[in-house]
Amino acid sequence: SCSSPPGHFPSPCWSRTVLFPDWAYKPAWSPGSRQVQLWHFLLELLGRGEGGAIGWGGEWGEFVIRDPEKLARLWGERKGKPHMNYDKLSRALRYYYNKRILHKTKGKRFTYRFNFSKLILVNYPGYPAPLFHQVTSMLSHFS
DNA sequence: AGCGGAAATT
DNA sequence: AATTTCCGCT
Repeated sequence: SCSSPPGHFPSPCWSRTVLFPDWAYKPAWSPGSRQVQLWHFLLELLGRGEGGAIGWGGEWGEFVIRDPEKLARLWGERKGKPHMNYDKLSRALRYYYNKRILHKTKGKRFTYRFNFSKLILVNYPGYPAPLFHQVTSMLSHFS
């Protein structure tokens, strides 16, 4: 159940079982697909925990972008935007401030923080139905 | 580096 | 609506 069919985006097992609905992993041309959002993508990469372009920081929900231009390139690949860069990606992150999805950790370079309570309870697709315990297990993963 | 307005794009 | 693009300002 953790494999992805050919032509589909890779879906890491951890993310697939705990975090995202199926449509987040379908390519744009696939029936029933919806556009993946930036915060889905960030959590997907963070869930891999490989020490790649981004990783978790010290505080609860905090993450550090280790390689901003690499992250932008990966995001651009996912969205089919070959000219994506960190300047533009970071503007999208700043639009999350008013939505209460993210805020900036001031004084720490390339460091942001998820507002998990707002993110999960308000923005998670499918809320409030049967995903609650799955979300809870996701949160315990970070502590 | 980081912010946020403005307009364009999907 | 959620970015993407562009850019002047701090």
